[in-house]
Order: sequence, then structure tokens, then C-alpha cells
Amino acid sequence: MNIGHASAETGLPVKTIRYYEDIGLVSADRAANGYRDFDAPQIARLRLLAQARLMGFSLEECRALLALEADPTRHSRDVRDLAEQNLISVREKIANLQALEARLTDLISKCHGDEAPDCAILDGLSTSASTAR
Amino acid sequence: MNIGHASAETGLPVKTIRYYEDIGLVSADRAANGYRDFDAPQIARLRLLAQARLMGFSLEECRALLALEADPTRHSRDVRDLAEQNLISVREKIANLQALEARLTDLISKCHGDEAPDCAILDGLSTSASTAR
DNA sequence: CTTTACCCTCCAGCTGGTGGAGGGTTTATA
DNA sequence: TATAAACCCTCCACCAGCTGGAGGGTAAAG
Repeated sequence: MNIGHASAETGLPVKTIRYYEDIGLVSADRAANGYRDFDAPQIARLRLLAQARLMGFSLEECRALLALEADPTRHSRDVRDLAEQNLISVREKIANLQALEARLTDLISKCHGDEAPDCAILDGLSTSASTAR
Repeated sequence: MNIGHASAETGLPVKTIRYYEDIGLVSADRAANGYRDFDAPQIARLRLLAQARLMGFSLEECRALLALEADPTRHSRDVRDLAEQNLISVREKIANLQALEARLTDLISKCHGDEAPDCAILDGLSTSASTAR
């Protein structure tokens, strides 16, 4: 299967697939004309990559997932550990963004948003922190 | 005020301040020995940068904020528009991460997490999407 | 037989910095 | 007064995770 088909099959951009091969996440045979040729197992790896990236796994975590996937003696505990790590960092990001949202909402509510130059947002951003507490 | 003091004053790393000068977000005079010398208005700009970055504004948005801050004829509406844009993208990020959290939690709950190799997480990541719907 | 749509490699750039090499300066201490 | 620690400087390279483009070869369609 050439790279265009692999792209259509997995939803990954052609450029991204080449990049993944570059950094050793997948491998591809070469046809006589130099075109990449992906077999079924490699397509499966690409699919796993596409899904895992959507799920917020970093490329290094994806590398670990692929290694586990390829290892028939794996323990599902190891996979779950990776996923739980990822879940923790997702939750941290959510918490940070929610704190941000609250502060931003607060600042915005205090700004008149009219033709006048005075602005509570600029004032709030100019103070040396401490506004948040 | 030299860069070390500016750093202590604003909480920004020295390297970051140099970077901000590099890309034209602040400017600094030079002392006879070549050291940067920040005056009060530039320190104020750095402080605004530090706060705005914490609030999730991109450096280009910070540039716009600084331009508004420096313009006595500004309309507070323009500042608020920027902040609202930012708020929208923060909310989008939160929504995406929450969807992610739900999917991850679901996958994790289905994985035994034991010594056996079969794993619902790997299975879930191997299907060509559609699991989420 | 040409056009279009592929494919290839390699290099550069994006955001927002950070780390280090290799140097000069200033301040504190022995 | 020597010297060491703590500053400061510039410049170059690197991180993630791609993406765009230049400059070229190849394959399928009309």
C-alpha cells in the first residue's frame, strides 16, 4: 500500500506518516520505483498512532504503546499504567485551564468594553500578580 | 535596572527577557559595559507580558495588548475583544480535554490491568475511530 | 503525448522558549 | 591584591510535532 492509500486509510497526513517513519515509529518497504510500501501490520501501527495521538498520548508514549502492542507477553497492567499517566496529565491541564477561565471571565466582566481607554483588563494584567488569590 | 533585577522584579527568566527583547516585545538601553538597562516603562511591559502569558495569551496577542496599553486613545472594547477571543479558545481547549478525559476513563475502566496480555485499551486504540460515537 | 496527480528527498519554519559554549565584568572575600 | 563567585554578553542548537516548499522523478488518465 503506498503512502497516499495509507493516509486515506488512517486519516494521517502523508507528511506525518513520512515523519513517523523518520523517527522510527513505523517502517515501510520500498517498491522498485522508490515508493514506500506499507503492509497490514504497519497500517495497524499507523492506525494505533492516529488514535493514540487523538487521545493525547505523546509520541514517546505512542512508541511505548506500540512496543507493548507488538509484545505478545505484555501485561495489560503496563498499558493501563500508561493510560492512567496520560489521564492524570489531561486532568491537570483541565484544572489549569479552568482556573484560567475563571480569572479571564472575572477580568472581562470588569471591563466596560466601550470607547474609553481605561480598562480593567489592562489594569489587572499590570499588577504584579496577587490578583488571582 | 539590569536584566537580573528585571527578572527578579517580573518573575520572568533572564533568558526569556532576552528573547522578548529579541522579538521586539520590549526594548532596553545599554550601559557602557554592554549590559541591558531597563527603565520603569519597560519593566511595566515585562510585567504585563508575564501576567498575560499566565492568562494564556499568545505572544502575538501580548504584542497587541502592549500596543493597546501604549496607546492613550485606545478603546477598552478592543482590549476586551482580545480577552474574549482568548476566553473562547480556552473554553474550546477545556471542552476537547473533557471529551478526551471521558474517552480515556472509559477505556481504562475496561482494561483489567493484570498480567494477561489482552487489553481493552489497545483494542480501543486499534479500531479505526468510531469508538467515540 | 501531455497533463495531472502522485511520489521522492531535503531544508526551513512554526511556538515559546531553554541549554550550553565561550567569552567579558563586577563584586565579595581571603 | 589576587582570585573566586556571580553576574553579564552573544550565538548556536535543541525540544515537540509537525507543516510547507523547492526541486525533482513517476504513473495513470485523456
